[in-house]
Amino acid sequence: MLDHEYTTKKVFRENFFKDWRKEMTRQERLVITDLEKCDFRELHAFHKDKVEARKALSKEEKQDQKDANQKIVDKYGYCLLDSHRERIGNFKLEPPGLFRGRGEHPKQGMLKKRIQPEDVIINCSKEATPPAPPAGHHWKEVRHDNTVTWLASWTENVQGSIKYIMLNANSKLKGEKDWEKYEVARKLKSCVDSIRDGYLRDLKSKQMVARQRAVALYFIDKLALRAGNEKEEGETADTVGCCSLRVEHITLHDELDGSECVVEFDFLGKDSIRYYNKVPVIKKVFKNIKLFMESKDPGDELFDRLNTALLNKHLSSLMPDLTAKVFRTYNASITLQQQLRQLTNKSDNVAEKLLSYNRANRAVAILCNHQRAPPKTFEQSMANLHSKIVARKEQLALAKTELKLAKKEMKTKDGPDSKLMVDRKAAAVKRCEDQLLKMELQATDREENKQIALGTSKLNYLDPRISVAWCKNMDVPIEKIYNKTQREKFAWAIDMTEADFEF
DNA sequence: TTGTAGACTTGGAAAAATATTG
DNA sequence: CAATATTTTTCCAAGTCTACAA
Repeated sequence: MLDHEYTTKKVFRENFFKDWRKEMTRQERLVITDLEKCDFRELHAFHKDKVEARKALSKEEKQDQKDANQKIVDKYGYCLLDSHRERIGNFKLEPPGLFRGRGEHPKQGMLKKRIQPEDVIINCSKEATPPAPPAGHHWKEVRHDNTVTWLASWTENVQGSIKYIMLNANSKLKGEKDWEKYEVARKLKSCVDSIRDGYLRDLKSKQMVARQRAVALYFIDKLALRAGNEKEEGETADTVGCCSLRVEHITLHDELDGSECVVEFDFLGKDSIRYYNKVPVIKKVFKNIKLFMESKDPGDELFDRLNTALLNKHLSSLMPDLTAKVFRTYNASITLQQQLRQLTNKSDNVAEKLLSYNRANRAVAILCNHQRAPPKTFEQSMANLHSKIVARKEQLALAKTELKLAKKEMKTKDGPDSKLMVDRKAAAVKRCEDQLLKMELQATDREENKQIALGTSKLNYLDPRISVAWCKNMDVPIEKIYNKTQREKFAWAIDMTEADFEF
């Protein structure tokens, strides 16, 4: 923790010291008055040594550790739901530590306290025997609420929010909800045209609310922006979504880079990830935004008459279960389907098809603004890959000359042995070519993926049935696109999807 | 009608596990 | 086999949205 950048931040240090002092004895409080004078290096080294010691364990000792951990998972990692044994997602409660938060969080550095049994609510069926609290302790409460899915909960002290113990993504319960989510998004597909007509019409409405709602919807639909709930000031980092956009977050250009009516977005979204985009919009939208911005300060809300509740209420009147985030799911999934159709050829080999799949996935990640910090080892790993490619090219050249030589020999000698030799050399050339192609595709993929995070869209936005159907159509094994965990999570889709599935 | 607690999904970083390489 | 690179898992914060109370 000491070597992390956030320990140098003023807010972090102040919050930490304030909370630390609360934990001190009177004596300690008298002595420890200035964080600048505190030297934590010994403590830091102690923890580092511990990590090192664990790394240095022998093979057997590591196996013992692993077995012991597995026993804990076997014992505590499962629950019984409707008499089915289901894996729990997070069966360990969160240990104490210093709250970090993301971006410029006003509470960073605060002490996250240890959870006591007295803080924990257990939720189980009436018939079940609740787990016994640790000796000498009691639970905060044992309740039997079958309208919620959580098994245990506690209130976290930094934000005052409730934390839950819930089921793993591969559980029947989560799988069904996932399926429902995508079915709602598919329903949107069938009425999205009329909804689009509707908000385009509303751009000219007499009512300001309707106009603002229309422009917000235009953004949400076209740019896959999040809804943007209002947040309590000073409690969290200053981030926004669509409805909470402020005047300072957009710049209008009547003309930019050869396009007319360009809106330039620059704001911090969820997790303080920057959203930067220059988008040509239709004239009516552009004029409306100009109107909304009139006589406002940079810090004022762009959509001053609108909030997410209002927006979602309107959406639910257009289609049952329709909310702002359904547009993200719908646009993500439909984009994947379109891109896969556009980019993949049945005649490509598997490596080429996988590059196309990743590119389609990437198009979605870009739409949803899923970014990552470039891996620290990116340049190095790229260089390694390129040198491997060079080496393989040399090997290929060598294999080719050997093949030529063998062919020549076959002409002069013409025996079964020399024929065999030619076949063998030809196979070597083929193998080499395949490997080279695969590496080159891998290099392209990695380069394009430098700052893009594919995981979130793959896990949360892309209807897995699109991918399963694609695999079937393209003769790509499902293991090539989903690892074991992902296959478990998407088991419902893998089981039920035929090659002709259409989102 | 509005505000808020509560429940659940979404999100990237970091740690841990595993695969690859020298 | 150890060191290193890559993939998978864990972690927990931060969103969305609903239900319910005032």
